[in-house]
Amino acid sequence: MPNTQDILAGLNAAQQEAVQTVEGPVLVLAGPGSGKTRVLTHRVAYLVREYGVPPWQIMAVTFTNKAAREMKERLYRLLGTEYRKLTIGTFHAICARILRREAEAAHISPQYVIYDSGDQQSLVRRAIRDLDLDDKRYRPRSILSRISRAKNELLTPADLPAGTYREEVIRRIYERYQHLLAENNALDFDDLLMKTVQLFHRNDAVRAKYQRRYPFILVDEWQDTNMAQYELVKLLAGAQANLFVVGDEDQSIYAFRGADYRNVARFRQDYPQARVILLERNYRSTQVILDAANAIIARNTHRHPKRLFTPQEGGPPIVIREAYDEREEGELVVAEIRRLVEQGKARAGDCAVMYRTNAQSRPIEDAFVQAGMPYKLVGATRFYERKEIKDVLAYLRLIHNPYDGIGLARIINVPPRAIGKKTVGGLNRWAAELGVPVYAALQMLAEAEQSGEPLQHPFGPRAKRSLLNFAALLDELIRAQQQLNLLELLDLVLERSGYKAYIRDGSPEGESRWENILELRTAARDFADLPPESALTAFLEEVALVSDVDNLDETTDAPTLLTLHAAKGLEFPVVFIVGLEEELLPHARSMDDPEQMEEERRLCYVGVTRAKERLYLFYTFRRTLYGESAVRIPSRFLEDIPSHLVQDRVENKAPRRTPWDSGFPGRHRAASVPFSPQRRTTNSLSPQFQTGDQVQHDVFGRGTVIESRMVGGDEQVTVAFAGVGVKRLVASLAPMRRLPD
DNA sequence: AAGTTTCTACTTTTT
DNA sequence: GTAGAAACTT
Repeated sequence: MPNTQDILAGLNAAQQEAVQTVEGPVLVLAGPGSGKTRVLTHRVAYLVREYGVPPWQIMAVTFTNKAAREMKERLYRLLGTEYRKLTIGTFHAICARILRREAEAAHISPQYVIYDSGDQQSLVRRAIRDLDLDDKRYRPRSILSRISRAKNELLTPADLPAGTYREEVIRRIYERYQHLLAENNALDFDDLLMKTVQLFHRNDAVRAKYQRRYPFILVDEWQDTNMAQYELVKLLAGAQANLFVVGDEDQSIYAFRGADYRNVARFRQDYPQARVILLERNYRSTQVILDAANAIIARNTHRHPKRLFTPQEGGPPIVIREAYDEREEGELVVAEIRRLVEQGKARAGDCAVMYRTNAQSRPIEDAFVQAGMPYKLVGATRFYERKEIKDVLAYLRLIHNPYDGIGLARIINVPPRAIGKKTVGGLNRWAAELGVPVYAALQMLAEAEQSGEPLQHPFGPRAKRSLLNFAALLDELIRAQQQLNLLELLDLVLERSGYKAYIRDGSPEGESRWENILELRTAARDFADLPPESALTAFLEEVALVSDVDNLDETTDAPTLLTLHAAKGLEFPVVFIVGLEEELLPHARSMDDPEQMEEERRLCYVGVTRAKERLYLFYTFRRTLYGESAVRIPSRFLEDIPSHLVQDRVENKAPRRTPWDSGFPGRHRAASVPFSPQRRTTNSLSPQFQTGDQVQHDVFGRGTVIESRMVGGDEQVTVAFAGVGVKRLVASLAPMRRLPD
């Protein structure tokens, strides 16, 4: 086991100071790659080993499960199994646990379920409809973000301004929304924080209990905290305030979620006695990359100046390059990765491609697919957002808490069991009239049926039968919960609900959905040994609070594609940032607000500082966005990079194409177009297929061409395939040939 | 009740 | 261009 010497060994002076300043508030301003995780973990180890703090008195808070896991792993290496006594977790997970334990004092049911953003949106929509409002004037999305912002600032409906009619309406929707949450025994993400803060405010005994329990608190990514989180930490730290926070204003990129980098400055005001430690020495990137990063971020005004440095002078110059369009951009990325790998300069897995919006991944993926090169995609459709996963989880959620109306609405007719819109609407209205949750209404229906007592209800005999069957299914599953472990329960759900048969319809998509469910089953296996009731609670909590960036697979040697946001906290030897264009990075939505513009700049800074050795910055001459192709302007951020850091531009050899010869996409430089056996060369502007042609497709079989037209240089063919249906294909990509007449 | 067409909006998204 | 929801058919 490491002793004190080892704990401090290899740390620079600033890092050592941070580790050893044990008492009172400490603010560490840590630039990218400055070893902040190291400081955090070594400080914990130091507290335990050298300062004799019992591990269970230490709480370390992170934003992501991944960061929490990483911290645990490192602390296992430093402390051995003692690390288990530490409280390490995300804000949300820690709050969820406190609320479960203190449910009574917090005035909530210990059986509460956690609503994710999809559930939240359904609930807001319901609230808007309950109030007979027009959801075109009051868009659920924007209302939800207002509600969320309010909660992040610890504002209840009553605290909200109601100066205008619109504000008044939003306030009422918020009120109704909270009412619905309570009715469903549910908390949303924001509630986890807000209810905990309220609990600590209201209940001195509970607050004192947790203050005593955790005299040492450490918080990572301080610049990403919102009001509620700041307040929570302040309440937990109490007057003693052995509070250690690490952050970097320059890496604050979550303002849109309520994060407020000014919490860094606020900390200095609230704790004027705080020790402030600056970590500027960078252990990640070459000086070339750091100089570029410094130049980009220096233009932000709302920051404390900080200058990253490294003893590693020099490094390969930054490559800035223009592609003709998004398609060529993808090809250039793939070609360059291939070149680096072939020349032994990097492994494929060392490379990352970053972009501002998820929509940009498409053409990049296409390029990888055409080159036959594997890649890893982060984000996009997240595992727990997949329909089949949410459906199955809804069943489990209902078993746990049958009053969860959103879950019930989700699966009452999935798989189809003859309970249509009309019946569902009638059921909801009926339950509302009776003033009971939907599940209770179903039970009343079932009881009346059994006892033969008359009961006023709006259903026809068929609808009633369907509802009774569904109620019986639910009750069977709820009863089964006691005898079965989580795995058996899940299997029973899949069988008895008919979901398994419903999903496995023989189609390849069905199989892949089923595989996702099997993956969920694997996740459930970890909980199978726990006692049935707590297993379900724990499992649902875990899946509600886990995102799947957490499951980024690090073993496969393939490039990673991800948004700039998802890249935070990661590092790669080779980084490509694509789409460095005005209106994309910086994004069009941020153009007229200087605050948001600064955030765009920070986002760019975060991307650049992910690179260890090589950095490529790409933009296009023209790009198709929302189906509209337009000429682009290179990003203003590119102008901020001193030219001596940039490799001399290699001009495209092909003649500069002009925006108006749109039928001639710039992808004819043979070298950059990887050979693909199924690719048909389309260098003519004339279509290869015409209406009535008979074709043979490798997957869909024989078909007849219905229509063919040129769309931006691609031939788009609509074909009716026998027994398959009508498909729209791109002639140059589809494995399809014309049959002789 | 289920399938089909039309409308609409569209960053980022740690939990 | 496209996904998701609502409106409209069958």
